[in-house]
Amino acid sequence: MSARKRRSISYARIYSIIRRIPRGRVATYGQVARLAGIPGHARQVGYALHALTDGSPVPWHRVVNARGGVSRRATPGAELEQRLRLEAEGVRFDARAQVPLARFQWKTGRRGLRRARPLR
DNA sequence: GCAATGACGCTCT
DNA sequence: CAGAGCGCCATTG
Repeated sequence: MSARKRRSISYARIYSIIRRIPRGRVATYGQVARLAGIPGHARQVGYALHALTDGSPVPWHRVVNARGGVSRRATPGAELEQRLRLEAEGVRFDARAQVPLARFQWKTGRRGLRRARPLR
């Protein structure tokens, strides 16, 4: 069989997925990667997001890590901004500063969520 | 055209 | 439970 064609993953593709995250919901990096057609490449999603600039139409704040937490960023305070933006949309954080994915993770059609299991 | 630059996720020790 | 290692790749100057 032919080798699996690795679609070139452009950041633009990732951004377009993130743009579809509904308000009041969050998606994980890994989830976005799967939806973008690159399962297992959550990191690329993180890279893409970092390359993002202010004023982007991309709701970057709706992307959280696999634990529902906000990833550490280079600019302190930005993490807080992300949290505030989410809370403003109705997303709540638990005592561990994490979003209960069971409640707020964006549920896509069938490809997206299949991995709703306890994280470690 | 090359080198540097990053916002993760999972497994194993 | 915590820490460390590994895989992975597009975009920019």
